[in-house]
Amino acid sequence: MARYWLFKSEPDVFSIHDLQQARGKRTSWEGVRNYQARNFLRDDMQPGDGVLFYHSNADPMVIAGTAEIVKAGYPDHFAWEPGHQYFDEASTPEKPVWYMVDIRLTQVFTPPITRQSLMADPECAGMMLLKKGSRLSIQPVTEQEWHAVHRIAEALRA
DNA sequence: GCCAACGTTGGC
DNA sequence: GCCAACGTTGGC
Repeated sequence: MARYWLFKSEPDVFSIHDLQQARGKRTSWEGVRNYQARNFLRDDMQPGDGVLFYHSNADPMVIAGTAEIVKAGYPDHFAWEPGHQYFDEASTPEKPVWYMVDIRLTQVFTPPITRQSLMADPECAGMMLLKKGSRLSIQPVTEQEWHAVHRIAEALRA
């Protein structure tokens, strides 16, 4: 049973267009350093799960498209590289602390879906993303929300 | 640029 | 184990 997720990314750092241009339209999703998000990566994500790709800290902030999990959680080896921005001495190959997954682009929404569009939709208005102070960079999305987002994307399609 | 929310750190 | 201080996130 596939699950659904939302991944936040600052487009100045890595946008959906960067994913589109990546080899095989694939990328690894390393650098998550929050335990709640780590648990989702490590324990819950399976190949085939859907991902809403969200642009945070941007103008405008949007759900830019979708991706899918193509590799389930595995240790984030960047945590073992001294000097790397994601280095964490607490994590070792023997006892990894942090995990990552691989994703592949599925669809770019044109136009992307703004927060205002989400708020205006009764099925999306309750999304964790829209809650005040919702900082979690990886969030679960309900099946209902997943389908509602696709309906909005289709309705807006240029 | 502001600031609320929230996670982490570290003294006790 | 508590909690104040601090740093970061991220919407506005």
